[in-house]
Amino acid sequence: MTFVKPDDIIQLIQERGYRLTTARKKVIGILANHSEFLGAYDIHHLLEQENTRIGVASIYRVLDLLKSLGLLKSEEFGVGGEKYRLDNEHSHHHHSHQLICSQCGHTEELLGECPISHIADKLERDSGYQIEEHWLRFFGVCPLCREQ
Amino acid sequence: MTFVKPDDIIQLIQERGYRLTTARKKVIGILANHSEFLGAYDIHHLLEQENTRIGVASIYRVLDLLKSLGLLKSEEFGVGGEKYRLDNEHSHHHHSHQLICSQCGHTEELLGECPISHIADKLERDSGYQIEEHWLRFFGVCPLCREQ
DNA sequence: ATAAGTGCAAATCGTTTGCACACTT
DNA sequence: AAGTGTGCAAACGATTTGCACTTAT
Repeated sequence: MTFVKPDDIIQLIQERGYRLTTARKKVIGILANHSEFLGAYDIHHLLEQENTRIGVASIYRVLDLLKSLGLLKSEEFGVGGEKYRLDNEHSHHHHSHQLICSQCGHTEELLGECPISHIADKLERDSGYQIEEHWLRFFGVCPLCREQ
Repeated sequence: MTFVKPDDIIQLIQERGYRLTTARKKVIGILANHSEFLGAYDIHHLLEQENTRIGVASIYRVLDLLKSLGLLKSEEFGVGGEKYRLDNEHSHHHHSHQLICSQCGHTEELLGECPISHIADKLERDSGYQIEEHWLRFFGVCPLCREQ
């Protein structure tokens, strides 16, 4: 369940000179125990269930801190705002490659060698952007949907 | 510059029994002249520059209509809300390549040779999917945001 | 002790909605 | 004439910010 150990994060926070507060410990605790993506209010509700009351504003601030430490992966899932998950893969350039059926929505992760990294390197030099991540998504009709 | 002819859209709108109003004509006009993705407020500002005042609410309503007619492609680029672009290419392997600043949300279309088409071809053979489209998106920090 | 961090409420941003009025058909 | 579509302002949900207060160092 736990991807990243709360203690490691807490240590990093202290090493960097940030204070170790209840809000930070609690939010990290929740994130460490959930492998799914959670929204700020999800975290807020989960904390309420533990009888801990941390203001949403502070939750956002903890999330920002973790993001700035590179410990958090966030995504937008269409509706309901941004969602967050701990992510210890410090490997700087994240990527996600998918093959998605445009009819039934079935999604496959494409594994194996990343065919984009050299393009990213060139782009980084050419554009002046510091590239952190890329997505490559193919949309098409899967064999099953093609039959019909 | 123009991907989809405004007249075709206008015709479709009338065929479907929707009324042909100034707001609809103007918004379609803007979209037809811009190949980039535009947000509702981008459209609003562009219209102001033409001395046309259409309420944002109406712009959203026109966008919803076009979306329901399948003429609009919309995407979320992390910051600044949803962005829209006309899109009539109902068939052939369509692609979109972008470089997006993860801080300010600035988006650039990457033009030139498609570096993915051969990957798509191979994937089509290997997977049995009939690939119609792909996106390649690079996220990073743009030179301006890096300065700060 | 002192600065960093918090809670709260107000502010903001993108988007939606209710309603009276305007315009296409 | 009838009813669709509009503008406006208020409502909304997610996120941010200002400020006085608390707490970790």
